[in-house]
Amino acid sequence: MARGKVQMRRIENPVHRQVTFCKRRMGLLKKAKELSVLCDANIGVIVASPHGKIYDLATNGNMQGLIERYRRTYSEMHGVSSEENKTQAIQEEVLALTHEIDLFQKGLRYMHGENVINHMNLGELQALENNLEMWVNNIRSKKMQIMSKEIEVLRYKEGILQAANGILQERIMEQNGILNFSGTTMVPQPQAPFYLTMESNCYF
Amino acid sequence: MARGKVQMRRIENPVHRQVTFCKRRMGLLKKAKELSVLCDANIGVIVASPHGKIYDLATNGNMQGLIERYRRTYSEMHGVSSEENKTQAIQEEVLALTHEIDLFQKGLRYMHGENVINHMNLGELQALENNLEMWVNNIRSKKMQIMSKEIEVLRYKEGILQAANGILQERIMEQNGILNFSGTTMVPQPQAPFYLTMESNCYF
DNA sequence: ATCTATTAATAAGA
DNA sequence: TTCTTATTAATAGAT
Repeated sequence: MARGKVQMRRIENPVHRQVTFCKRRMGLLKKAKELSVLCDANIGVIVASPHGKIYDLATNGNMQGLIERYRRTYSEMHGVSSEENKTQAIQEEVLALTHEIDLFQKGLRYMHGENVINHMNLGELQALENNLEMWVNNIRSKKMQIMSKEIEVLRYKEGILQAANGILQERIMEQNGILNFSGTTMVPQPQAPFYLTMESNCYF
Repeated sequence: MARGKVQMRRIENPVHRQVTFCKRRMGLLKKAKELSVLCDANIGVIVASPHGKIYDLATNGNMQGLIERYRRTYSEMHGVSSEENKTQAIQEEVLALTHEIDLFQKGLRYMHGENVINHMNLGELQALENNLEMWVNNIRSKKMQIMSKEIEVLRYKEGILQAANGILQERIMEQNGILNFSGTTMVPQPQAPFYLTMESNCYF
């Protein structure tokens, strides 16, 4: 909501993400408090950061009570008792986590170039291709960066060498002058200075 | 936040209060979703209206899991171990899985993110780029394979349709012949058969 | 619900 | 983290 609108997807830059997390978390909790005060509602917010840190707010200072209330409503909806519900919830969590791990393992296998490809459909392949393409592009821009720096250094060296070159030319001229005066045969001279550098190539 | 700022206290007018409750509740949940998406956080919100109605949001679709996580943190903070022995084993499993996921996440982020790239030299980057390029090519050829099969099927269908088309054309000719013999006006005929197919596009 | 004049939130940059 | 400021987003009040 400021200085350019933001796309609704995960912020890739970790610093930006952290800053935004901090700001928006505060904003969210503020909004929750306001709603609670203005409308006399009881609100609980639990925020789990990707690093596993938990932030929470319970407007009446009693999250447990609110959670119980939530559970009761939830149970009524599903006709399940609180206790079963809880065990079931944990088991579901285990299942979900297991699936998540499966995904990661699949992902890591991609990384090592195994033959997962053969079991993917067109859409998955397209998505994977796009990701890899992005990755390749990142690498290319990194390479560009490194090469640019290298080129800078080389240009600098080129300058120094050209200067040295000039000085050497002058000395040779001087020496020739002396030799000519002494009447010996003239040593053939190159028509151009000895350029120690060459045209820069285009790397990209 | 609009047409005059609002005092931070309970709205006395019940109608206004209800309207504001509805609007701000939506706003709060929207903000929660945004924070979740932007910052990769897991968020749960429980809103209890003064009339006892419960509204909730769990950005990962699993409030129970989030609540468990909250409880775990809460217990650790307060040194309270009130959890039932019954579920202890499962909870430990959850913890172990969570740690495992953390590891995978770190691994994948490491592979994907800027971290690795920034500490690689030009040669390593080149090698990585080549690998990825190969990978992308594999994916592309796999896609090609899939698409080729699709095209084969479509060609087959095209053949059938063309045959059917031919038969239909003949029938129309026959009918026209009959009509012409009976001396009625000639029905204008298209100069070419009704081709039911079109040129194949290049997919690649 | 829908419409806007305003206020609030916040992205980007220090 | 915290501040500032240019912009976008949320929403109070009216319809």
